Amino acid sequence: MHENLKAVNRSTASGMGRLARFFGFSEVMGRLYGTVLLSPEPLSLDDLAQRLQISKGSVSMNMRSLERWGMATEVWVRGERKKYYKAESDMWQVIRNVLSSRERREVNLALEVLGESIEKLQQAEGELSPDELALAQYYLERIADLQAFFKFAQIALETILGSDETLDFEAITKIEIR
Amino acid sequence: MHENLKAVNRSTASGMGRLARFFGFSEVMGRLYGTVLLSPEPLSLDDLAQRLQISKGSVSMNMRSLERWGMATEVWVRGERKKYYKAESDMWQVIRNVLSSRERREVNLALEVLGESIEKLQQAEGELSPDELALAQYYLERIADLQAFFKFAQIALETILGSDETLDFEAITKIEIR
DNA sequence: CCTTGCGTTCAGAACGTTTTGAATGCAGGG
DNA sequence: CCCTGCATTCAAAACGTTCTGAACGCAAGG
Repeated sequence: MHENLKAVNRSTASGMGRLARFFGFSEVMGRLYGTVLLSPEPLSLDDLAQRLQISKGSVSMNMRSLERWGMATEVWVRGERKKYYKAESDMWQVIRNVLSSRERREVNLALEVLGESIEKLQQAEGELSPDELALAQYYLERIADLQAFFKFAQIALETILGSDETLDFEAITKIEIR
Repeated sequence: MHENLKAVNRSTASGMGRLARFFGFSEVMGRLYGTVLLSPEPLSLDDLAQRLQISKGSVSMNMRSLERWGMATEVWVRGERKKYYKAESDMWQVIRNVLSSRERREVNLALEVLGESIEKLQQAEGELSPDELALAQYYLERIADLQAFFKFAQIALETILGSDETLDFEAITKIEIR
């Protein structure tokens, strides 16, 4: 194969690996995704192990991860007993998968914890010394800030997830904050 | 101190720790930030080491990290030789610090790499067999998708960073994608 | 100029995560 | 109903990261 094609393949794989790390996934997952993404034909576990020079066990586990995140899907090739994978190439879909399961949970959890904190502070109000009362007041201010931040994140998330259609990135010209 | 105040303190610290992990920082950094954030008085390294039950060495290093990210600042207390820290409590400022240094670099790097890939493919065009040409075409399509995604991210980032004033989260009612 | 009290550094330990490869399980073809 | 070829699992090892505590450096006050 032409050297440039190989080079593009490599840099895409490692770029996806980097991106994966950035989003809190394992680097191998990203490299696998990048490799499958650039293959017109579905790839088997052995193909992937060989291309990335990692053990088949690792490939097996990481590809199942990718599948669970909706970033790759199994493909049956008739007459073959191997498992073949192809990448979900719709980036928007991938983003939505991640946002809607992982990030949404995270934001909601944070908001719950903050709500509980506020309750605890209000509930304790009657039992506090003057000093403690001032401290509680201070806590409430800080926590209100945090709450505002997470509510902002929540609204942003829901707005993005709320737009049902598969969006074309090219068509998005601007995010407006007002 | 009242039990509820302590509980709020603890859960805020661990919540910030979790958030820090989520954003790719160390958990200790987050816990330190949460602790300083909920203290009306600046805290010394010893205070922090004692409150979080970690070594002074670790506190020293992690607080300097927080300082570099603009999440905490040193405070001089007259007549004291200790270093005291207070938290940057303006969340918006903190977010902007992180976005503008770390995330922006990441996005720009990705776009550079993708641009180089496209160049390599175009440059090789003349030297390819028919099969390779088809493959190169396939690569170009995939890479164009990735490029669109990162451009989207870039625009989103610059839009957020472009709004100069310190924004009040409460005032932000909606992100509109159009 | 010595002492004291602090922050910083860093080598080594502890810890968690990821990888490997061998064992196992499983399904389809002969 | 066995055999073969594959995927999966998992314990052990490799690896990287983070934490610790002792040693060090530095500055200020006596």
